[in-house]
Amino acid sequence: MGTKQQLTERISTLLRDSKLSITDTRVKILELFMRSNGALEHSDFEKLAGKSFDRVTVYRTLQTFLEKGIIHKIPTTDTSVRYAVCKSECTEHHHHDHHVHFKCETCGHTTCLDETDVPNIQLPKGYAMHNVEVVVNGVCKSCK
Amino acid sequence: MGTKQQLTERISTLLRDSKLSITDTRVKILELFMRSNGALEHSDFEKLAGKSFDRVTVYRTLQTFLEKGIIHKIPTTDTSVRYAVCKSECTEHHHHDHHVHFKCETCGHTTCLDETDVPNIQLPKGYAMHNVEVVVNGVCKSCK
DNA sequence: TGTAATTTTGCAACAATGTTGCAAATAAAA
DNA sequence: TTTTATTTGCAACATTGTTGCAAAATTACA
Ligand SMILES: [Mn+2]
Ligand SMILES: [Mn+2]
Ligand SMILES: [Zn+2]
Ligand SMILES: [Zn+2]
Repeated sequence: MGTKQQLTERISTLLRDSKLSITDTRVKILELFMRSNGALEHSDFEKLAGKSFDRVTVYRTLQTFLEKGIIHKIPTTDTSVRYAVCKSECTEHHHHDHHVHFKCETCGHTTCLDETDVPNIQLPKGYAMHNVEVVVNGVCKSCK
Repeated sequence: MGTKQQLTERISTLLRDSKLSITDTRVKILELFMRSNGALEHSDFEKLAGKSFDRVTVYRTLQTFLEKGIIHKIPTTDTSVRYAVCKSECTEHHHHDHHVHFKCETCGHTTCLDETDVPNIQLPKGYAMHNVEVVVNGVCKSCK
């Protein structure tokens, strides 16, 4: 698990490696991501962190993390946009998250199934594939 | 293809079968869906149909169609919610669309690949699967 | 370590999207 | 046609996301 000290250190390194300034907001948001063990959406930050930072700053921070390959988006069928930290070596220009996402219909939580690879898809002729998103809906471990 | 007359007849039957009143708004929205051959999002209706009906009515109509199994949602990584008509025998309580969706990165259009089944996914122990959503991003036939 | 250059933040103002209650209009049933 | 039930449009509001700009914080450098 690691101490709070170690987490902070890990986050600073991550930000430095991404050539980003180390700021309170960025550190706090990454802390929330890393503790959460799953996907977060914008409104979660206000709930989890109270009013400790501005809405606009959260939007801009998430945008920055996306561009730097620190987090990735997860498709949803509602209005909310969900994000999770990238585990593999994602970079500014290429994401390498090829895992399945799981959305629990009971608790609402979305999880990255890092060990579950997305399957091969055979497209009809004429379509060029860039990447595949898989979201499984069901009931998670803790909810059944 | 079929004449305009035939389309209208088909739509009336569909609404009657779903036990829904036949109203101008519902007919118009279904026409747009059936002509579009792909997914539509809320803002498309204002573009395609002008101001012929109220925003609120469109929201409520889409909600009704969803509940009746006439249309289904397609997951996205942006804020917009996309819908497409169900081709198979979807009902009020169970959707049977088990096909792959394709989002073209060039033209932005989302297509139902009705012939392309979603593959089997092997989940980790402890997860119960209800349904699987697959969205492929790439370049479509007409764009390359 | 202190100062200048650069980047990030917070606020205000706005735009877009989605929801609810309610009376008027429309469609279905009798 | 008349009655009853459903749907629509409007107003008002809530939530989500965007932009410009000055103040604050961070980084670079002497
Ligand atoms: Mn993930
Ligand atoms: Mn579809
Ligand atoms: Zn759960
Ligand atoms: Zn295309």
